[in-house]
Amino acid sequence: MSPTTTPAKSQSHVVISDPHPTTLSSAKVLEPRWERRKDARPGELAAAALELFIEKGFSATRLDDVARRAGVSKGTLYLYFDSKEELFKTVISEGIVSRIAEYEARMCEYEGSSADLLRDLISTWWEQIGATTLGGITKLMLSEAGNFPALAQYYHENVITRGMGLFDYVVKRGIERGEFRNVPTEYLPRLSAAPVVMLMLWRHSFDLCGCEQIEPKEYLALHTDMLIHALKLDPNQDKTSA
Amino acid sequence: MSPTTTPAKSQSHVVISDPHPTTLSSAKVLEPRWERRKDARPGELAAAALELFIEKGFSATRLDDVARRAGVSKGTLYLYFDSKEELFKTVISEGIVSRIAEYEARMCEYEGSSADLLRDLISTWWEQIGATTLGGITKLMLSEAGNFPALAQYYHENVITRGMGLFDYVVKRGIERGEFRNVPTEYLPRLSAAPVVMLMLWRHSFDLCGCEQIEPKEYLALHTDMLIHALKLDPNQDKTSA
DNA sequence: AAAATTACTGACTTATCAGTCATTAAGATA
DNA sequence: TATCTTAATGACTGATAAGTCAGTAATTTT
Repeated sequence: MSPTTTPAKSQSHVVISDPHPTTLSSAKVLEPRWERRKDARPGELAAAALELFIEKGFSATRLDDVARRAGVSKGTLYLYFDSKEELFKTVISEGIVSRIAEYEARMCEYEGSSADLLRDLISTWWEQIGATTLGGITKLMLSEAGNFPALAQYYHENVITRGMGLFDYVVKRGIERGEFRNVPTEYLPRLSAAPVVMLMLWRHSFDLCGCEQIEPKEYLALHTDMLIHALKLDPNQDKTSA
Repeated sequence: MSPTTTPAKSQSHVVISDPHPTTLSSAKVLEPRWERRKDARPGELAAAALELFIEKGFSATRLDDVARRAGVSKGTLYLYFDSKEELFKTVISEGIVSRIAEYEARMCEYEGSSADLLRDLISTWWEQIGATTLGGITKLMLSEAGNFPALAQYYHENVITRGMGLFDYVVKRGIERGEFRNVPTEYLPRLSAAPVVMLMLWRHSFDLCGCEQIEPKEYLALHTDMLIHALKLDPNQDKTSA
């Protein structure tokens, strides 16, 4: 190993960066062993941590691995985060909230039918969150809720409740405008969201280990159709359902 | 605790069997420090482990805690299980499979309407699995699927696939008998099960940390109604849906 | 009652990993 | 080019927890 340098002594910090292994130009560049990228590190570390937390869970994730995946040493990680737990909190708190806020705004301006809005909500959710890394946060938070109750409450208030709120808005809008039949709305948002959430969870669990894959487009299309069908006005009556 | 015995005990096996503490009857009973219960231990250990795995996850659960909850020492745990991983596998593999087999048998004999069968399936599932400790296994397996791919596959084949099979049977039965409209059945079992599974997950995560509770009966009743409504025959047509 | 058996104990060993810090070198400044 | 600042390193420490085993005592057998 290391043909040109490093006699024996595998000592501290003596490793050579093997600039140009074969050519003669070796003395020329000597590209640095590492770069100073103060601004980029936190984001890269958080992204690496998110991936590993989702994959292995909080406890089973080693900070050495997080650091390596982000291309730095563990010491560097501790320059930017005080502890493993703080890193976890950072990772959870980012990302999803802003997407929800965006959609809340978009929804207020919407003019078309409530059925179409529902379709749009579900497909947008999938594209913006479910299909991305953010989708894994749900699984992560679900697994760790018991170990981080305060964080779980934060997540519940800022992500789950507001996410349900989107569905709530659509359903109520549909009923008010006479497009949907008047079902009890208490648990309707949860029911509408459940299949979407399950799909996200699936993708970050059984999907990975060679089990059958789900085709998101088809699955969600069927869900949406079923939902709209279930909300259709009864043609021959106007009494509310049981 | 143990009013008559155990004075201080902190030493290495030197504990004295309590000469004459206060009463005169002391010599009489001298209840043993522990009992030999070879047959009961594995079950008790597995039950304790299940609870803690569900609560904290696999990695975050300490075997000392498992042993203590089962009322034995860690050494005893290792008399009955070779490793933490084996304990985990045992805990996962037991329980649910037999419930599913039971229901498969019951379902074959069923005579009534498919809508009623669907209602029965969902409420039975909830009572037999969801509302019991078994419900937590789902969350556990979901969290740990990435760390135990082989076990995840086993679970997928023996629990998930067969559980979905129950829904599949009902839906196909309904369509064949002309009770339900002819929707594409590929993902219908998943969609029917998703809200039930989500409810189980919820109970073992956010439900615990002071977040809003779900009322299972109402939630499941609405789900069932929505589902049956979505599967109702279209009154004025017999074309299949998109 | 004494001897034999074995379920059970808990201190110990060992490995792992979160968190620290003295040292190093990249890049800015003079 | 030399000097200075500080981002980055990685060997080290201490704590925690999986797994072991010599010893102890509950129960059975004689």
